[in-house]
Amino acid sequence: MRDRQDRPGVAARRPLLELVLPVLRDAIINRTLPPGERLSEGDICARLGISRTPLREALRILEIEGLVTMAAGVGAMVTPISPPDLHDRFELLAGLEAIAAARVAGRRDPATIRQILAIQRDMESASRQGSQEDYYRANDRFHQTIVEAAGNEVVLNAHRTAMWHVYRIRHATNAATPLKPDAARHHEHIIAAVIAGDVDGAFVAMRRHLEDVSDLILGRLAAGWFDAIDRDAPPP
Amino acid sequence: MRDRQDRPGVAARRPLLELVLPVLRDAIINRTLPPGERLSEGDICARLGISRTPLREALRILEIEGLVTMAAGVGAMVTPISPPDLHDRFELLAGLEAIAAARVAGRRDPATIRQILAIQRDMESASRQGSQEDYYRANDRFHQTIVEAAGNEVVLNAHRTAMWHVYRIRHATNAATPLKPDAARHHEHIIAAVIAGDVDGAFVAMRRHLEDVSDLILGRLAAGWFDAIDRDAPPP
DNA sequence: CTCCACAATATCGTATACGAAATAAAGGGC
DNA sequence: GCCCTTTATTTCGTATACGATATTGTGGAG
Repeated sequence: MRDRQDRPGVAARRPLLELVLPVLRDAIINRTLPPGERLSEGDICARLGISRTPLREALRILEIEGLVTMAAGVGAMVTPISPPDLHDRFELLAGLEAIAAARVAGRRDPATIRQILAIQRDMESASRQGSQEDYYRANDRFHQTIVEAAGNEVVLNAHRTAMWHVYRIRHATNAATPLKPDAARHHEHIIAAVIAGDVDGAFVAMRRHLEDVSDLILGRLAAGWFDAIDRDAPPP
Repeated sequence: MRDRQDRPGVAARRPLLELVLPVLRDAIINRTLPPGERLSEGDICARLGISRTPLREALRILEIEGLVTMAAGVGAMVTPISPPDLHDRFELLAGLEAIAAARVAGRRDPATIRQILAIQRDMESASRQGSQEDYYRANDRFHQTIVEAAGNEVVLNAHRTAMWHVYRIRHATNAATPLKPDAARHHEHIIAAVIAGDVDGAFVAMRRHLEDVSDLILGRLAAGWFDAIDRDAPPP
């Protein structure tokens, strides 16, 4: 056997599933396909120009990820926003990031620590300047960096999936959220534990931090009940 | 093309996917379909009496679960045993059960605590009598009970999936594993923290316990490298 | 004897077709 | 006028067909 799929010029034949899945997923996350939206297979096939076979595989995967809900014989819909479900997903997230933090603390890799410290400085800088956008971006990087640095592919995948659900309600969380000094203090604890190689300390600190974040976001979601009536007729 | 579901008495209108998926999954877990086995769609369809459409959906799901590996244009195979991958899954498991333990500790539900204490007594009893079988069964119940008592559907699902991978190498772990008194002591720490409502304590104790279990099982797997050569030709 | 090229075969990816069930709609009974 | 029943239409679940690609087997050259 010679060149398998690395033939020059000709792009390796990619299954339509891999092309369609990100498109649908992104549409659900950015609410182009809003929560509760009914997903007619025929419609989407026509829209995307594919047949039902690869589409159904994509829907099955999205169902496992929790972004789509399928009822046998009835069809698929974008999973509605559910605060209890989100609470569970935040709890999972806490476990995942805590494990990652523990692993990072166990390693004490200098490059990783430098990276985290730099992000921390960015957050402080953004906080001083009151730049919400930069602050949230750096915050995201903080968590993402730790999970990636843990080097656990399985945890990373689970984390990515959980985050999709967070992204879907982000519009209700970032908008007008005051910069909480708590987050910065929590991050300091986590960083201190990581630098000290305190595995349990990092593990616990990360869980507590995520618990706080969860309470904050879910509280905000409940206060605004943004999504609960998304598909209902708005009052005059 | 054969008799579909027109026979009375058989489950009336369930999607074939839901029927086929557990069959394949069980076969993979109990090694009827051994690691590395190539999964020809035609063969399995003929064997199960279904067409390729529902089978492919099942294979996609199994791929997400990590039990099947699919290469585009090549086909599917039972995911080979990989100690590094198992290590990652154990780490995930530690995060999941730690979160569950923390939640259970936060609740301090009397019924749950009674249940856990009863299981603990069973384990001690089995240990004294040297009944390995009973010991492992009670140990399983200990962990399962905590995860279920946490009441987090998302964590429970992730835990179930992770455990499938553990079950698949169980033959290499339970066989001739001496009863470790460490496990009992660890369990005591976890239980004490749960009863005391010590959320962080339960969280940390469970992670440490799982880390130990992981080391034990992976060490045993490495020592025997049971699966690494499963599909290779034995030397003459 | 080994290795490479080429043909034959098997298998995959996708599209399409058809029967069955659920939802929507229309009509009649109360 | 309202509700229940019955019919019609849409949509799903599964099977099958077809083109494309990887794998395997065979023959010949070095």
